[in-house]
This record gives sequence, structure tokens and C-alpha cells, in this order.
Amino acid sequence: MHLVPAERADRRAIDDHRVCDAVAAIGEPHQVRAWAERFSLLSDPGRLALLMALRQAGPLAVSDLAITTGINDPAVSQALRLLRAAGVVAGEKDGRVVRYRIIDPITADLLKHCVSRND
Amino acid sequence: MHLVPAERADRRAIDDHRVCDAVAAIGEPHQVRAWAERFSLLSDPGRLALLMALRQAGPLAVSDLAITTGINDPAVSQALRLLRAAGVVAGEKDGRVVRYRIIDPITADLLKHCVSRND
DNA sequence: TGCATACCTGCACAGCTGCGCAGGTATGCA
DNA sequence: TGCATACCTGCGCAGCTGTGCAGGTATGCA
Repeated sequence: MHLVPAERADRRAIDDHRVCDAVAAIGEPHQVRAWAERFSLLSDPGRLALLMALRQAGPLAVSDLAITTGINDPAVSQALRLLRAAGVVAGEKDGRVVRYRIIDPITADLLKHCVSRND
Repeated sequence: MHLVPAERADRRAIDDHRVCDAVAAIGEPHQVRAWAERFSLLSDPGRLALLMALRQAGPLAVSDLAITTGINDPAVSQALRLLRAAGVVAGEKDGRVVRYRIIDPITADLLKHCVSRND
């Protein structure tokens, strides 16, 4: 029961042992925040469509992603910037074309859930 | 190549066949939106902590969740209302206590990713 | 050199989201 | 009946987020 932080350890719980289990399950707050941020990247239909496309079709150029998803190119670019900053995708330059691909295995794993239930 | 919607089928793609694959991978827009919404529910640290607690410790009362996560009870209540509306959790009344649990198996699956990487 | 293409950036705005506060309802117990 | 507890609701605010527009840079080609 005393895994609960001191500031609220005095409050009487209804199911003591379950609270204890739950506190243990949550773990470090910064880890929770990290996971929330990861899910947040997948929570926009545009970004999600981009990632699903990248996961299935491999390296794709920005303009191809725009054609595929119907999003205009500045928006695609911005979304990719965000994903790149988060370490989810990486772009490789080939002449004036930049092809992006997914480099984060955890995100790729999460995307599997979508495709495996899409059929 | 002609899986691309008519309105933008005329634009010349860089990698034709990959665009085709990608369009197929994305599937119906409403399915993408549904998945995005699902991820969106997990994208808030508070809600995510609540769900992780529920997944590990089973049915928990609102006030216990408040103690566990450090969120005050109106916020917990509001988060649970959202999750209940989305069909992710359900509450069972026992006297003046309401114990919540996760009823959506897909969300439970997604939460497994967090705990399995937390050790 | 001139032009089209592929990509990126900055800015401003509308819309949503989480959160705290105050207060309301329902249940159990003395 | 009176009171404490458990939960819910409405309201208003601050902060974030996605989006479109306008324009800038870099590459390839004639």
C-alpha cells in the first residue's frame, strides 16, 4: 500500500491492495508520458495514413505520399518533420527526391495492429 | 496505379507501383479515422495511466484511481466518461462505489505493448 | 541560363482538449 | 434525520494542434 507517493498516502483507499498493484503497473511518470507521446503521433488520421502507407509500401517520396493520402504537400512535409523529430521516420535524399521510411520498430509494431485487423 | 481516387489520378507519381501499394494499405478513410481515434484515447498521460492501472489491477473505484494516479476526482470522472462513451471501459455500481474495468480487447492488446517494454 | 519540379518553412487562425473550480446527486451509516 | 462519502456535471480558461496560404530553396533538364 505504501507505494503511493507520500502526499496522498494518507487518503483511505477502497481496495488497498489493488491500488498498490495499480501504482506498480503505472511505473515512472516519464515513461507513461513517453508512451502517451508515442500514441499521440498515431492519433492524427493524416499522420496515421502516412505511416500505414510507409509501412506497407516502403520508402516513399513526399509528393507520392501527398498523392496517396490526398493531403497537400506542405501538410505532408510538416507531418514528416514531426515524425522525424520524434525518431519515427527518416528521409534519404536521392537527387531532388526525399524518400521516407519508418525507422522506429515499436511504432511499426503498433501499426501491425491496424493492418492485421483491416482484412 | 488506378486505385488512386479520380480527383488526383492525373498527377504523375514518382514510384507508381508503390503509390498503388500504399493506397491499398491505407484502405477506407473511416477505418483510418477509427484507429486514429483509438490511439487518441491513449495519447493523454492521465487516461493512459488510468488504463494501465485498470489493466493491471482489475476493477477499480474512481476514488482509488484518483489516489493511484494523483489526478483529482472530477478529472478522473471526466476521463472515464470519455472512455466509457468510446466503449473502452465499463463501470459497475456496487452501493455508492462504481468500479471500472476495461472491456475493449483491442485497447487491452495495445496496452500490453507498454507493460511488456516497461521492465 | 531559364524553367519546372520536389521539398521545406513561417505565419496566422480556428478548433479542440485537458483541467480546475464550484456545486449537485446518490448512497450508507450513526 | 443529519452527515460524510463517492461520484458526477457544467462552466470557463489556458494551451496545444492541425491547416491553409504564401513564398523560399535546391535539384534536374532543355
